[in-house]
Amino acid sequence: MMAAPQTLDQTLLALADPTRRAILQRLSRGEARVTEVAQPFKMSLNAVSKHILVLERAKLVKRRKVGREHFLSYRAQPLDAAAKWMDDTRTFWGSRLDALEHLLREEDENTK
Amino acid sequence: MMAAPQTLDQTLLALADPTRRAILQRLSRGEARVTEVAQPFKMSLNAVSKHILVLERAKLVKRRKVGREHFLSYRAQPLDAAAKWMDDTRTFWGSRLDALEHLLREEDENTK
DNA sequence: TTGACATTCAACCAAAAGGTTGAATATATT
DNA sequence: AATATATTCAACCTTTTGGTTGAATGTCAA
Repeated sequence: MMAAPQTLDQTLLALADPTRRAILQRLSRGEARVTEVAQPFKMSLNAVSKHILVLERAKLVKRRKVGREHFLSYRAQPLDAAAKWMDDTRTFWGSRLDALEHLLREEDENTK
Repeated sequence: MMAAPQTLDQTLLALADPTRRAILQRLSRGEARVTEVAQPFKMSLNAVSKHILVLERAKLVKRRKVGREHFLSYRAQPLDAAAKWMDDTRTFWGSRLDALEHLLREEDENTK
């Protein structure tokens, strides 16, 4: 099943920010609380909190509340979907170009 | 070699817009002029021209000028790099989770 | 209960994004 | 030379984004 384009939008938009990608990297090493996630950044806790909200809306992050602490974890599904979209687009190209064209393109790509 | 994070930013930002993704889809079927690319959209030619500039800055589109006509073509490299970043992030997870955890996560993912 | 802690909410601000229209530039056509 | 075509540039507007600070909320700990 193909992801709704709106979802893809949200995913890519969420990923198009280095802070948010860094947050995901952090979470890819395991669950963490909001404060822990925010710690390495120079910006305010509030700013990070907002970034987390964006990631949450995009379903890239899931929140589990325990008392006053919110534990955040990485969710793979949207990234999988985005990767699939990319693969599809790229695969299309691969099958469209004939061998010579493809070779020339690589050539060009490498000497840039 | 790893892409500069700035480049990844540009790539993902460029992709995080349905109009621009549609433009790329169009170009994945072959070269086209600016006017041709703009034709299906409801927005003004100028708006599309701006989108193309964004794609060009992200090196997702290359421009070849012939007289007054500008021929646009799709470039695969940045998408490749973005896909690689995603794969890397995802692969990390894949190798980190043990089989049971992984299974439970999938389970959870599917019943949401 | 008083106070510290974890987190969000709300209001605000500057900068960027995405669109518009109108003018400019360069090339083709007659 | 005059006009039409292809495209960008420039100015403008509105909405969104990414950040700030200060207050509110809810929970733990003394």
